[in-house]
Amino acid sequence: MPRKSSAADAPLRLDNQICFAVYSAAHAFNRVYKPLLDRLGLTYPQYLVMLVLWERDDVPVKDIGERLFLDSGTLTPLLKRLEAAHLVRRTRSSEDERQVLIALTAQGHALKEKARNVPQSILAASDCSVPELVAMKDEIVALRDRLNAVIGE
Amino acid sequence: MPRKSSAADAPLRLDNQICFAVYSAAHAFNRVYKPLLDRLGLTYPQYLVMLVLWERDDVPVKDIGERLFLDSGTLTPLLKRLEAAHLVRRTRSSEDERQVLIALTAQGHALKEKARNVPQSILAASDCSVPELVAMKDEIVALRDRLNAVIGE
DNA sequence: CCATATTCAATTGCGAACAATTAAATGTGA
DNA sequence: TCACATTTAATTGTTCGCAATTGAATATGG
Repeated sequence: MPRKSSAADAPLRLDNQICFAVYSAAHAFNRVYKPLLDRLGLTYPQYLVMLVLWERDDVPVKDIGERLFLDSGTLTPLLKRLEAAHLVRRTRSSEDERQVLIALTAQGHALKEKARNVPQSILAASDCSVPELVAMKDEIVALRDRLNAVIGE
Repeated sequence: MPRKSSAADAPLRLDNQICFAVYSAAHAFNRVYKPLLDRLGLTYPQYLVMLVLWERDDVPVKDIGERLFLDSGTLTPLLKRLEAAHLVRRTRSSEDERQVLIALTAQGHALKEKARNVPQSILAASDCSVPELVAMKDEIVALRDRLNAVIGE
């Protein structure tokens, strides 16, 4: 016979999981970004890398990884695709031959101007006031940082 | 010469992006879940599918997809892996031969008991009160739903 | 100075995620 | 009834994401 819904099951119910809220919201953002980023020829993770580089380029892969919480297994092929698209250049550091420095090309710099309208499109899609979004962002970042603190033990 | 940091760049700064907060929080959750789910032999997306099935099984792939915002391109191979792990059975519906119904095996049902301690481990890692987490979850779900509403135009 | 450890990127292999297409089953309108 | 559209999974191909390993460069201790 069918097991009836019990209060003991509440912690396992999908709709009670904050992780699923976050997981599904991330995918929803991805889907909203898709058509906007298609016009720039970027995927969402590539866009994040470009955001980092637009703030400061000529940085080692490791710095990008620490900023985005990604490792070389993700970044190396991604950066090779950005290089193939002529948006970045990858060169071994002369001071430390282990490092690969990532620099923007002229095209990479220029793409920043085409990207300027993206944030406001996202803001419109989120249908939310800026102060509310900032407050949510700060809460989510604080949660993320507490989770990441647990991982390092 | 180096372009100096300008107020006009604020919308493009990584730390101002709520999407990145959500994106990086999702990855942080994944990393916290990893060791817990390894003990169950599940990945995080597989765990989400099991959560759905523990609520109600014998459901078509499409229902699982609507619940999790995933399509058959993701679910078909994932469900085949759960089938290979003897956690679910996949059978064509006799009423509608287009549908594949997903049912839990005895092992699949039994795994629910082993999963009961997972939510409290996550709660501990989040280092946050339940009411605060519930409030955040509701805000994030509301944001996700507004974003998804835009996608359907 | 040398053996050892550490750092860094690249590589390999697996599991998502999704767009686009395919194929089969079912539904609908003339 | 029959042509046509819709629904549903499966498939293919590309891109992440990460664990684990490799190999080269650099740092460190004795």
